Amino acid sequence: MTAPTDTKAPVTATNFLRNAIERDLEANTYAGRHWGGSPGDAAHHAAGPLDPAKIRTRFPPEPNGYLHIGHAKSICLNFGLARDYAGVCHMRFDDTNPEKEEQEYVDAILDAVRWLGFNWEQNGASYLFYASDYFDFMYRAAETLIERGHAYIDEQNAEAMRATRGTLTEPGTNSPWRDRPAEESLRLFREMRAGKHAEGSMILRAKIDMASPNINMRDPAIYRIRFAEHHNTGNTWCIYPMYTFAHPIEDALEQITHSICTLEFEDQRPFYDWVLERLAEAGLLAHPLPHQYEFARLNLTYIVTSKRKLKQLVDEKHIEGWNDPRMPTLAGMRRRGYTPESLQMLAERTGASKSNSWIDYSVLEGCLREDLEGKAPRAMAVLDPLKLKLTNWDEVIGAGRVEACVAPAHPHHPEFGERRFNLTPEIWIEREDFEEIPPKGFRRLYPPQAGQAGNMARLKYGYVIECTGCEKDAAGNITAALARIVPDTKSGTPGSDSVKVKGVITWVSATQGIATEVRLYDRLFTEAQPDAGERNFLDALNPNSKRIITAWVEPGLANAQAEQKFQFERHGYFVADRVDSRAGEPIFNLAVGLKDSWAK
RNA sequence: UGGGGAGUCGCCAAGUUGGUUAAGGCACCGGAUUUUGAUUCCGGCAUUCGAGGGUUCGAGUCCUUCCUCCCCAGCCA
Repeated sequence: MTAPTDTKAPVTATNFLRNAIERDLEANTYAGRHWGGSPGDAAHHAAGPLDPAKIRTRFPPEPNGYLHIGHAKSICLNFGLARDYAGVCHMRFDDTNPEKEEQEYVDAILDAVRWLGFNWEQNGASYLFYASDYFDFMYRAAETLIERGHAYIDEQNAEAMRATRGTLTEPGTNSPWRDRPAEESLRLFREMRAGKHAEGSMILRAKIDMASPNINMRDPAIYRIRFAEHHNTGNTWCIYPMYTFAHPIEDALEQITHSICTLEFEDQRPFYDWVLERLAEAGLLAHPLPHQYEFARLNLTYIVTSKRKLKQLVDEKHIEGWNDPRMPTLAGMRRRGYTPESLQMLAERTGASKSNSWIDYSVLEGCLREDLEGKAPRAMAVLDPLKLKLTNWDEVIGAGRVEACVAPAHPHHPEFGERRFNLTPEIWIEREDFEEIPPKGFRRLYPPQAGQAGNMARLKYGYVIECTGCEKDAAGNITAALARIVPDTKSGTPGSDSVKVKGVITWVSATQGIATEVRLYDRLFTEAQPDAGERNFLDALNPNSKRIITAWVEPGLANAQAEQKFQFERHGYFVADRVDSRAGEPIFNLAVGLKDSWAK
């Protein structure tokens, strides 16, 4: 057996989730589970065959907004774990609050997950579920809890409940309705369902312990009255389960083994287990029960991810929509040029642990560079043009002629093919590639200095040239750089390397290049943690986060397809905007610049 | 001041039941290659694990005291 020669395979770091799964696998904790072919109660699954999935995880967003980079980490974790351990990851909408949820969001979420590279279909089966499809079971579970003395209808209003909940340091006090007979609670609960009671007039509560040091165990609300239309169930229901009650049930019905959520739910776990244990006792759910694990959410600097703030940016038009290339939403990042692979790489690199951390935005940018380096074709573009006149063109090339140039589409991948374009007597170069008085170490163009000849540099894929001077307007502004072609130095011809130069200059023909709109994006905020402390995050908005320029690009780029990515040599990675590009007229977005280790 | 978590290199993050010189990645710093000051390649990068005590032949791993940070008092998720 020979080892595979490909040593680039990423080594996935071990973490507490993988350890837990591996322990469970070894102990056969979930080996005897049955799977009824669809979500269901104990009887439903018992009737099915042994579950072929070794583990089951789930990604359970509420369809009340767009997914962002933080969700990407959760998606990668859940789907990744299922993939690595021969399991299945369910795509589930946690849609238990009709007032906030919309179909538009479920569509966008599905689209984003698919784009990220994951799918919820396996061997012909679909694992796309909706919590709202379990409302019947949840209702039945609630009645069971009432019948068994584990829940009661409380007629206190919200304020009274808050007042009697106690504080972090003081115990709460029992509701006057706490000890009403189960039959009475059951009757009221059924009336609630029948629409006989007003919103807020009563609520179903778990009966646990009003003095619990864990506030979540002080008789949490589990079912409330809401006369609201639900995007999935319409007007079938006027009572809806609370997250704390619904979530463990969703997991159990779907036979989830490892229910992974973020740290803030740690205090919720005792109740999660409480619900499951009670329903299992009643025979509604089968052992082994799902288990909840909490990991630290991804915090990235220079962005905000709170739904409220993202929405505010959109509503107040600080950016141009949920898919603005500066937004940390998956829709925005996609448009910016981020690839699914780069996001997966970030998730991999940052790992999963229980300690809160902040990842610098540059780590994400590094992931994109690394992904695009090997797969983005190269192209030449001049972002800040200065004309360069080749003064000895007629003698060296010939009056009226152009010089054909060939360049590889990728320096390390000949199979990517080649690009062709012409060198002409006048070309565009970057304004910063010419300096009248060169800074120390400057390798590009500068005119003769105190008795020394002008500097030589190579026009990439063309000739070595020698800078001779520049032209200025009346105000003294440089309007063009001047240079002479050094004969016999054409790239790819024998002896072309006889003249050694340190600088290489990218260029675009002034007569054959095409002018195109390029959007130069920078971080949206100027503060690493825009929403830290008391400050208003809008005050940290970067006024220069978007700059629109007209750049000159090599002719072949006219055919760039929407979403196609290129490395503009010496500049960075750019993507043809997937929204605004037109056939033959691409508009490019700066995704991320190249690393620049030349200290300016 | 109740409860639940977390503190290992600049940023992440491994460190099974205590056992030789504390993984790995990113960043950074050298040096080599390079028609991208990119990439690639080689080399370097924690006598120390929040702090102090203690147990032990031996502790990041056990005990103890203390410090710092995060989360919880929605009929949101």
